[in-house]
Amino acid sequence: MRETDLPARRLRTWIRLLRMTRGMENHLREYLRVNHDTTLPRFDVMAALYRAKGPLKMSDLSRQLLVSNGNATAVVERLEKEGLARRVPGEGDRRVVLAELTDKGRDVFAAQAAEHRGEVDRLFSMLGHEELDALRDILHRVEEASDGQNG
Amino acid sequence: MRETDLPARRLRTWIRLLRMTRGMENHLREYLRVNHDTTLPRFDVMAALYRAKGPLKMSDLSRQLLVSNGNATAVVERLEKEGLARRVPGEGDRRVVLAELTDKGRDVFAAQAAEHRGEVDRLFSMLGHEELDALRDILHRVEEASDGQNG
DNA sequence: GCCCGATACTTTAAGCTTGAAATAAATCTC
DNA sequence: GAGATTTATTTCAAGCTTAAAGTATCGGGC
Repeated sequence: MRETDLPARRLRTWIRLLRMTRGMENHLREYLRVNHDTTLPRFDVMAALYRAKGPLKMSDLSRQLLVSNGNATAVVERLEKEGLARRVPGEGDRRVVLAELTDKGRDVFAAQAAEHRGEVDRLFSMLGHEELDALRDILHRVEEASDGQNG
Repeated sequence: MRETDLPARRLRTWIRLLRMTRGMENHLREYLRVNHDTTLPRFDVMAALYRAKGPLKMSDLSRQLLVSNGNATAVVERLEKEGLARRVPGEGDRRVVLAELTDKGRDVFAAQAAEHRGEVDRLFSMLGHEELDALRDILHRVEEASDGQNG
């Protein structure tokens, strides 16, 4: 019978989901490495800074990416060394540090992002509006529930 | 209009999916750390060895977990140091190394897994059979397509 | 104005992860 | 059956990541 117990199905689904995202990440990591000589974490940080369209607090950066604060420091530091990002002290609050892309960083990222997007599109080419709708609903449910736990 | 172009939707979906799995992973990592003094990679390796119900080739281990071969070596080495796993030379082929859980490892993992499963069940408690069906279909599509690319 | 807890960030140590080089053994080809 | 190629694993260097400890600043209560 099809009605296996829910806990078992949930666990199996989680494992498969994790495997799928790991596979996609591996693919994208390889792609970025070969074609753009960069890494996934660097790309993620640059994406966050690019989207922000302006200086972003270090704490907001790590919160957005769901990584530790020390991690954000480390990756931004490396980007800074390569001239792709820059850190500036916050205006009012002297504890705050803001990060932003340099002009070079914006150019580099724009090129990477265009191809990255194409790659994601290719990897998800079998998903049409219908499947994306279903996924949107599922993600929405999960997010709502986890919001309820924290906030 | 609702019919945004597919590439954009696919990218946004991928980003949200990644965020969701990262959030879940962070939660489970914290859970394993606090309640079982272990880590996600150790847990994953032990899970693979547990499921195998017998010695597993190092190469099969890394292939299953989608991690590099060097990574599998490192994690198994740490488990070995803690008396949770063991490595034995392969029978026929003398290049092969097999990994398996010790009795202690099986006991420890069984306890961890039971609670881990409960935690996943809780995190996915908002997903019933209907949503799991939808996810199963979507994962199936993605896996089929990526199989076609490699194998 | 001073202490005290909270907040923003960095530093550090340990562990994780990768890609590439190294080692060793099997297999193929002649 | 010797030499070349492939396969299984480990080692290595560099980078990533976390949790915890450290530094500096802020803001409130007195």
